[in-house]
Amino acid sequence: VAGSGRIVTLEEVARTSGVSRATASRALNGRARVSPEVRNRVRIVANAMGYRPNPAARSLASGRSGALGLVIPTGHLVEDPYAAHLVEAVAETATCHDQALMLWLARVEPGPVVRNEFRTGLVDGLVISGVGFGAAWIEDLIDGPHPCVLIGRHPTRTDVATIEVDNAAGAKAAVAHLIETGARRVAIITGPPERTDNQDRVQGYEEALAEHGLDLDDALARPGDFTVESGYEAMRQLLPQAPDAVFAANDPMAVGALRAIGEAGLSVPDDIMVAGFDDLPVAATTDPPLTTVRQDIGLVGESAVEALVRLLDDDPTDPERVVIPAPLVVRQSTRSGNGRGRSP
Amino acid sequence: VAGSGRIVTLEEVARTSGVSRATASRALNGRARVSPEVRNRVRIVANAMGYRPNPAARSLASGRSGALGLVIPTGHLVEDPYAAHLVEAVAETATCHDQALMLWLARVEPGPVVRNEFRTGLVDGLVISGVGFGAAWIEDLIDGPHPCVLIGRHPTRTDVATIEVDNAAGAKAAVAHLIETGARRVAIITGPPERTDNQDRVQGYEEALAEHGLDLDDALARPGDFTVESGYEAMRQLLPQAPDAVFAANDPMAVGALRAIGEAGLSVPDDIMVAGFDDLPVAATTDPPLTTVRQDIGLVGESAVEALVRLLDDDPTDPERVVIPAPLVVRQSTRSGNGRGRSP
DNA sequence: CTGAAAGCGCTTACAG
DNA sequence: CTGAAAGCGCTTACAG
Repeated sequence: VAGSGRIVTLEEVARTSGVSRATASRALNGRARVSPEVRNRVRIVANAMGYRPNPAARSLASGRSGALGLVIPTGHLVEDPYAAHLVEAVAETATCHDQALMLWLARVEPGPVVRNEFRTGLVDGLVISGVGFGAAWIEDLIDGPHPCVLIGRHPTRTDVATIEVDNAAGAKAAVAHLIETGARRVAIITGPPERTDNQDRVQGYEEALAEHGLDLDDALARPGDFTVESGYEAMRQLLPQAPDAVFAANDPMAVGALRAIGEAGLSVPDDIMVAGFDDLPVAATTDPPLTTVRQDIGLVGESAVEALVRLLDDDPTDPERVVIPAPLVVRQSTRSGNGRGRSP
Repeated sequence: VAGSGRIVTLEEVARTSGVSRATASRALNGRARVSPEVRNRVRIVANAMGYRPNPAARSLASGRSGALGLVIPTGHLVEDPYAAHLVEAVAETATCHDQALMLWLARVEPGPVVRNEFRTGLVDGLVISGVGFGAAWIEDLIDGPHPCVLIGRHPTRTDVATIEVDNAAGAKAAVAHLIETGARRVAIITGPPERTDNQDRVQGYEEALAEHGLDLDDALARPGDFTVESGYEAMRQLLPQAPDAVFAANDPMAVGALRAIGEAGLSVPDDIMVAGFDDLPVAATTDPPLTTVRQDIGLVGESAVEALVRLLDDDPTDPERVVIPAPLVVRQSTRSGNGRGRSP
């Protein structure tokens, strides 16, 4: 069918079909009305000649490139299942909408060309992961001319479309479960303080305590940074405080906590209950399996792309805010039942 | 500095700077010679006005878009560390070269728009992972107008730049190690027959046997499909043949084999030695840790991008073929030493 | 070193 | 339904 070397332009297709460039364009794009015979003729000719529209030209003329951008300022796809999952979901959904995906995935700050492709032209709109909120070049992107959908709550902007998981409610449910299962000294390992997902989870923890008439105790809170190691360290420092349960603001830190507790010769859940947040694959395979809050990353990515596509088609009505529920998944790292267990 | 809403064009920058569009373009791009004063003036003006070149226009005029495409027809980044690692390496290297990355990652076959972006215009060149060799739309891409770099040996084309790991040599080294450590009945679990990486590993196995004067035995070969489950199944069928070692054509299948052997109450490496291929992170954490052949995926991705950038800059000299060495990593799933062990 | 001009390949009001 | 024309925003020989 198609030849390999030669690049065929719309002009040539039009001439061969005996119509104008305008008509050929319409016949191929199918938006405006063209007579059926002409439409058919042009399509057959285009096919036979191996015509491929030049995306740059189309983009320049129409203002739409057909590509979406995904920005995740992280370098580690392999060790970061969250990022890997998000990329996967966004890529798949974009393909389903016949949109190409421009991926910006790097610890390295990009050079002028790349930065510009994302700010202008090459991409019609952007999905920006919350990991990078605050970095100057990310904020610059949000201010740029393209529609954006943010993943996660932005610390300051409320005027941008956002998809976020219900971190506060999820954390609150997890901590409530710990308390209702008998815990009274519920410790927390927090994540990076500037991250809003962490902030909201901490807030959920505090609310659950308050609603159950328990006081906040600074001695029962230790900061981590969302890594396994930091969870391990934090737990070691918490052990002397004799908590009977600990809520880690994400799963990797919960894994670290589990290890620290095991090394101290204590048992989970009998001596200390542990709950995490994320429901990463690892949560099902720890020993004991981890009670945690599920974050449906696939749904987050899908929703983000869909919100963006809507933004691109209909003019920005008002910025959407989608909140994805975060259900508690109870496994063996906490006791089930309610209130049985160690009673005070 | 920059305003948000208005989009500034080169035309406006030129007018404000009191020069022609051509000169402004030269001043900004820095290729051709422009007087230092003019260059400075234009740059300052452009900056102050918040000018961002329109990539589509630039691409249309210059024929270069500044974006590379990566094609991996797989849907699973999370469960496929190989793909995740490759994406990571390619993304990072592209960013270092100030090239944007268009990612095509999907089981779903893409629609006409996306397919076209990859065939023409929006992307300057392509890195194509071997996973998809054979699929019509992939071959179509290779035939397209853009320079391509293939990852892995293509079954038929030898005229395209290729980065590949030395599968045959790696497999041969692994099997030789099994034999030299005392094995005489060395079984193999093969991968998907159409995949060239599998073919080359099988070839390495056969060569090692031949060089050590051992005969091929069909009863000692079982097909798998690169998944853990298939490795498990294959091993169960091999067990009655009483092999004293097994080479799995990738790590996941080796993991499956390990499990089957364990369930049969046999011990690794004492009863059966096991070797894999890939050196995925999991290889270091199996019980016992897995002897395997290391595939440096990071280097593969980096080399691919660099070969592509070279192809883009210098006109296609002749297609490069880079072969990345694949060293054997000996762990506890095989015995070390040479020839001690079970002697016949 | 600089400018006028042509052109990259398409889309889209505007007339008919 | 169709065509002639303008235009999208840039780059790049070609003259000077």
